Amino acid sequence: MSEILIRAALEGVLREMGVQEAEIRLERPRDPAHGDWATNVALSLASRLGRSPRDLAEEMVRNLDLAAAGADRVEVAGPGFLNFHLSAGAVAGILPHILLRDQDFGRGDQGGGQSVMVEFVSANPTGPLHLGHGRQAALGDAISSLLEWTGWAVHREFYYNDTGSQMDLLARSVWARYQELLGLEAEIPEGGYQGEYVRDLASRLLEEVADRYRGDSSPETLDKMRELAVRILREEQDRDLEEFRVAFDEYYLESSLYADGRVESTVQALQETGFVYDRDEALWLRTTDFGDQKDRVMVRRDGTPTYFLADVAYHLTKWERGFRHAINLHGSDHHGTVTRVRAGLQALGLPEGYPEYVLHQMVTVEREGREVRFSKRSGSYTTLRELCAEVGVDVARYFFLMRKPEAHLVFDLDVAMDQSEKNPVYKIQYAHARMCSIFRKAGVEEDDIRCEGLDLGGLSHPLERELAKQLAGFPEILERAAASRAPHVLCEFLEQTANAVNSWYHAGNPSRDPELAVLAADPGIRGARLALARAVRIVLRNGLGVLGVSAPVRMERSEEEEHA
RNA sequence: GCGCCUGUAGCUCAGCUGGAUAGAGCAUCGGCCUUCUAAGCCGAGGGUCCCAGGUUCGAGUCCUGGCAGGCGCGCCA
Repeated sequence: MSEILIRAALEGVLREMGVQEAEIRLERPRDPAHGDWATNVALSLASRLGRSPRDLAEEMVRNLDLAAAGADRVEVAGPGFLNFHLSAGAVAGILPHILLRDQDFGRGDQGGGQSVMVEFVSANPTGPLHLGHGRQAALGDAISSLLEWTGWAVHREFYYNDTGSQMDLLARSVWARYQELLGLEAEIPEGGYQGEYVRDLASRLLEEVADRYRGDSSPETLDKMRELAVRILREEQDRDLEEFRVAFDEYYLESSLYADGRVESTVQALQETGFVYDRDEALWLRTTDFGDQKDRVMVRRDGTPTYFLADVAYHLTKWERGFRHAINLHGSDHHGTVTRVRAGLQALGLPEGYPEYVLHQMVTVEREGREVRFSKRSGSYTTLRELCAEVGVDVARYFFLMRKPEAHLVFDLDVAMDQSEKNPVYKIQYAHARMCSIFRKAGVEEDDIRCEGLDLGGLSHPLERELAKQLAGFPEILERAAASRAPHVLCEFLEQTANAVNSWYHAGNPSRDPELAVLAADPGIRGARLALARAVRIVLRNGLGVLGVSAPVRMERSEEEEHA
């Protein structure tokens, strides 16, 4: 709002001074003494115009239309910055806009309605989801939402790697536990699955087929074991994801690529490109032509296709299904696949850099300063389900999102389980609930709070100005977070917003300064503050919604703490 | 050895396309509760931004070279 007015005023001044093209960058100074908005445009133009920055800045100030820019005053500072101090009315000018847009405040159209596929989780159906999957589920879903909020048509997809040696290991692990239940000696194969859930799968199998496969390790039996294990584990993963509030538009099965001949047609297409050669009886793709460190095998000596080939076939379907933009989320241990998959696709004529990757580091859990180890293959790992049971879905999702994806995540259980405002999730939710509480106390319906007829210029206290400015920055934050695929930017914003809200709210506590209470005696200021409170509620609710975190209208105090 | 990621306060981390005195939370210390819910509030201390060069009016941010940690380098997925 105010930013647009200032920009227009600056452009006007520069035009008068004969400067046609200038990139005007406005920023919000950290130091309040530097005003509400600042620009370095005089510094960046100085050398081009052969003048001193301060000189230039001073001339600009003399010619500037203050009122049109919504500013009370403009100062030249430091080496030649222009600092704009806005009028209270200009700062609060964002409020009518926020209230009008309501659920849609923050939405943008940067994507222009283009479609984009976001692939995430993509766990093998070989066990329950662990915390790495949880982080990826939270990230993928939040990035998808950010894209939706910035004008993209998002398709959320889960790729099931339901083929290959891991599946065989799973089947043989289940087989071993099944034989054990029948009192026979059997061992989990090397590198097999040791987890408790494998025993559960065996028990389920026993219920269904009794001892029909006693001592029988024929391929048909192992197929049966695999089938059952995959079915049950997929159901379990689906249920976990549903409870984690993540929904997919499509589940794509790796096995279907074999069934419908796509793997075969892809290898044929690649063979026509000239990037393919035979060596040691295997079929290779010259991925080094596209920056890979070494060439890759597509078809093994025994004639079976590699995972790599299926991966290329799979990503080709994304392009063929019309997705000109595709984002893949993977653990950073998969970064080796990035170049080779892109290489395969480039060989087929797809553009460089397709698909885009967001790689995230692993999660470790700490409790009382001690690391809690978990490892999928060893079988003693913390599952997403267990974590959610402990801290709740809201906290789990937020904690997974609050750090940038490429940084290792330490999940601090002590903070996560704290229900005070030390926990950032609760801090934000409290701020939201407080606004709702004020509406109840005031006896007004939220939707009836409007800006018409109010003097928003009454919101002149520094805490109110800060808060209104903070709220105004929400759309830009969403845009930035979406463009950089970085939900943590939004977390940071919401936490800052909650800080500003809570400072403002507490300043009006009767024990401190009742004059600053939202529900002040004066009807004019009371109305303006209610409008600000509603705007706060809108921004926090929309922001939490993007992250998939709930925005409660009241916070329930648990029994034990009630009596504490 | 090669490649990717990370290195900022005691701890966990922000820092947008290079901008003014590097920020937050936790922890520590000091002050404060019969509350628009004190599950909190106000304030203070705390930094060679891993190191060394370079580009720039200006570098935590960009470039080069190191150091440290994580991950990857299968005819596994």
